[in-house]
Parts: sequence; C-alpha cells; structure tokens
Amino acid sequence: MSPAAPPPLPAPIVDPDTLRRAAALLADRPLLALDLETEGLDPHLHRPVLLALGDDRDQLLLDLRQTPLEPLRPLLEGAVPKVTHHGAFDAAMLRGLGVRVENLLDTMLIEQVLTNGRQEGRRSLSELSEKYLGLPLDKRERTSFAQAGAEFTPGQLEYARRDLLATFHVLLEQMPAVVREGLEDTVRLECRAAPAFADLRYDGVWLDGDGWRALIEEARARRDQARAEVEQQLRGVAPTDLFGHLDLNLESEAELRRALTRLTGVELRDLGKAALKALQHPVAEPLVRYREMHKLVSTYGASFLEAIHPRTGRIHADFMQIGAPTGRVACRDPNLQNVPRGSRFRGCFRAPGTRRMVTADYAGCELRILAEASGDRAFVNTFQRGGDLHSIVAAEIFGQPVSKDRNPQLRERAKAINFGLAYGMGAAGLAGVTGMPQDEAERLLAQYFRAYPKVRDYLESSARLALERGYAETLGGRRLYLAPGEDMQGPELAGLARVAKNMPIQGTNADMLKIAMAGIRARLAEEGRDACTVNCVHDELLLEASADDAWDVAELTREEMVRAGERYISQVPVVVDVTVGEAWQK
DNA sequence: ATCTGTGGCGCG
DNA sequence: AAAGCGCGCCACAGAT
Repeated sequence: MSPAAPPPLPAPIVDPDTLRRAAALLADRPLLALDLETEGLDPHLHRPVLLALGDDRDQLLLDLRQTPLEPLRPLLEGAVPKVTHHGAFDAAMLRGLGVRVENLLDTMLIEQVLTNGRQEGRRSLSELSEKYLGLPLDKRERTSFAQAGAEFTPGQLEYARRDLLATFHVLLEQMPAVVREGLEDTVRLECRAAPAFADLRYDGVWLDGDGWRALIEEARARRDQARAEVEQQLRGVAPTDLFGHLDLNLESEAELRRALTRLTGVELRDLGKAALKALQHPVAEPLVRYREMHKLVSTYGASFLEAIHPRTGRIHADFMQIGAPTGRVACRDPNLQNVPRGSRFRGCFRAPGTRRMVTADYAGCELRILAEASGDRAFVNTFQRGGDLHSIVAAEIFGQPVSKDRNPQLRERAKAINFGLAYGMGAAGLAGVTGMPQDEAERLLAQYFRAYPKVRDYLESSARLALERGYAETLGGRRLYLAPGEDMQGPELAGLARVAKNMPIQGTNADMLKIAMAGIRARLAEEGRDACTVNCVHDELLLEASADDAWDVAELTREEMVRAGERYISQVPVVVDVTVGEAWQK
C-alpha cells in the first residue's frame, strides 16, 4: 500500500545541529527504513554520499559529504530495527565510515525466503515495489550519485526518499505473508546474519600472492608436460599444421572426441574423467593430468591474483547470502568456496603478520542431521557412541569387521551410500558410483535399510510430504516451494523427489551456519576481540584473529557453532573441530 | 563483440 | 537406462 499523500520533500540536512534534532525525532520510532546513495559499489573505493533514514511520517536526508553522520551512530548501531533492501551492501558501505549497523531487516532476503523456488530473479526493489505497492521504480537516477554536484538535485533527493519509502512499505506488505507461511524464524535468522555477511565482504581475506603464483607456475609446467605426453600419444591420429606440429585443441570436445575415436576405436559417450579411465588406454592418464593442471591454472590462477584489492591487499569476494534454494550461501568473484583442498592452495590463505587463522568445521554435519531428522535408533546410536561412522555402518550392513585399515573397500562403499542417501540416490546411482552391478547395489541398499529402517521412512516421507504440500522444509521451517507441473513425467517427478529429500538436510546445515555466523559476530563485538570471519564454506568457518585472541576466538567459535547446531540437533552430539594456525587448514 | 547453453570439474 | 543434491568458473559452440 502506498502512502495516501506523499509528505513534503525535506531539504537535505547539511549541519550537525539539524541532524541532531532529526535524529532525536526518529529515535523512538518502532521501525525505520535505511538507504544509502553511493559513488559506486566498492566500499573500499567509493563513499556513500547521501543517507536516507526515516519512516512513513518523517524522513531525513543527510548529505554525507558535508556533515558527518556521528549523531546517527546510536540509532544505526542501536536496537531500532532498520529495514533496507540488500542491507549487507549498505552495512558494508557504512563500515567504510566506521559504523557497524545492527538490527537490520532486509526486504531482499525476506522476498527470497518468501518466494524460494518460485520467482527466480525477481527481487530488485523496483520489482518488489511494483509487486506490493503497484508502482515500479525508475532506477535511472542511481548512477548519477557517482558524480553528484555540490548540491543534490531535487530529482536525486526525490529518488532517495522514494526508495526509502518503498522499502518501508514493501516490508509492511511482506510481513503478513511471512506470518501466514510460518517463515518468521527463517526471516529472523537471515536478517540477523546479514551484518555478518556485510563484514565478511568488507573485511575480506588475505592471500599470499607470491606463494599462489608459485603454485600456479608449477601447475603450468606440469600441464605443459602432460600436454606433451598426450600429443605423443595422439601423433598420427590428430591433425597437424604445415610445420608438422600437432594442431589439436584439447579444450574442444569435438576435436578431442574425434582424435580419441581414431586412437582407440571407441566412440565415447562422454569425455569425463571416469569415462577416460574406463578406456584403459595409455592416453587417459596424461589427459586427465592435463585437465587437472589446466583447471588449476585457468580457474584458480590469474583471477584470484587479480581479485586482490589494490587498497586493502585482500580479496573481497561476493558472498550471496541466499545463494541456493536450499538456503546455502554461494560465493563469486572469486569463488572462495571451491579452493582446492588437500593441497597447498588453501595454505596460501593466511593470516597476515603475527595474526592467526582459526578454522572451524562441523564434523559429519549432514549425516548427523539425517540421523536426527529420521530418529533412527541405530543411526543415532552410532553417533552417540562415537567412532568412525562409515566403518560402523559398513560393519553393520556387511556383517564383517571394518575400519580404515581393515576391509577399507567396504568402508568406501558404506561411505558412498551414506552420502548418496542424503542426495536421494537409488540403486542405479549407487551402482554407478561404486562400479558394482545393479543387482548387487540393490541388495546392498536393502541391507542398509534393514539396519536403518527409519532412514528410509524419513527420506520417503520427505519426498511425499513435499509433493503433497508443494514445499520441502528444513528443521527450522525454511521452505523450498516445489511445483510439480501437471505434465511432469516420471523422471522429472523423481528429480523433484530427490531435491525434496536433500533440501531439509542441506538447508538445515545452512541454517545452522548462518545462526552461528550471527552469534560469532555478536560474541566478537561483546568481548572486544580483534578478529573477523574471513570465509564460510557450507559447514566450515574461517576467522582471522590477533595472536593474543586466537584461542579464545577459536573457543567462542566452537561454542557458537555448537549452540547453533543444537537448535536443530538434540539426539545426536554436535561436533565442531577447531584449529588455530597461520593458514587455512583442514 | 556479446550472450546463452553445455560439458567438465573444483568445492561442500 | 534420464539422472545422487547444491554452487561458480572456464572454455567451446552456436546464436545474436
């Protein structure tokens, strides 16, 4: 609903006295909207120039170039809820002015929670204004703030106030829907986590560029070596140029397929690693090695180095708080969630100077959620007793003693089932992963479910309930709306069922991590720790801390992660492994 | 030149 | 014999 009559446009505030009076006027309002206009999008290069704060009765517009926002600090850092649209952006910008905004509400996150799975991509303020208020917003004025004149134009001021009011009223329209759908907890969780994501972006992470460059150079050399070996193999079956040099692009699927067919006499359906290995041909090994090295060079090489910020010397990636419909976070520019593990690459993410890196991750998180949610006695018991889960499960279903040393191949199979189940895998999938024949995979699954019958019941009921109700949900009530279309065929419905089985597990994990991030941020502030969160990877958090604070920070991180986990998991112990070191390690 | 879809692959 | 979930990035191919 739009305001009946637009209030008169206030003049922008340019002096501290007026600002103090305006701040006092707004101080006891139950809800305020907050919006910044900025020179650009980078909080380390661009400044906010105009701040809008207010409700449907009064709005203040502050020219930040002329007047410091100090009188507003108590309001911004205080308990009054401030509604924003993508508040993590505004909060990061305000960090640039030394302000840490607290108690944000975010119409963008709320809209994502409300329409999760339904309306991809329709969540700009303009689209929400059109949807809820019936008036689309013209965003053309926004870029004008990059080079604003000494005084803001009436057009710019009106634009700023209009955005502020739209945000305020969109929230009022969203809230009944949030309550109606029972999404209050998820909305609260996301909004509480938003400032942590602002900090994550603003603080960034330090990368040892020289060490990284050396790793890339090494990968480049190994790639060239592998390429030479592949070419040796392909001599005679691949085209050559005028000088007799091989003229083959290994990145071209078509060219590679043609050469491999001529070389091996086998027409490959796909050219992935597994298919190449199945060939049992000497070209496979160097080709796979070439791909691995090329991946390192191309994906992790230059782009990470180029992402090091010229001002801060750190990488400020873009974490998308609701990056997946399960509720998971995603990350880009660059993606800090797929840095190669078990390698020296992670070791290049270090705490600079004398600082320390704290690594904390949930142990076996998704399987614990599966145990908890299913309530399966035997499965729950294995966690309560502790020990190596995959070995215990393997011993149970194969009826033989299994450990990491004893019958390790059985352990690997049990591991494949354990993880596959959480993804809704069936016998065919298990056969594919393990390479065992289908009938054996079926027997194995049957054996598994005899040992853990409620795991099957739970997964089946997750799928059935989701298709009946039209949504899957996490243990905290986050929803993923799934619309089984009228004309859906068997395979499509089966795909939907798999999503419905996985979403509660993956999504509950995501919920836990976000609660923990908000809790950690609060504790760090409360205890005055010299520390910040620098990465989050689904079930793992990385923090950087001063050497003095590192162990305390590690302990509070563990406490907050366990506490967050116990919000949803009570029958199974929540285990968080924490390390303190100089670099990211796992 | 720039966009979109696909295969492949890094991570959880 | 149509598939075990989620993501982003690179490179190619084919379109605009």
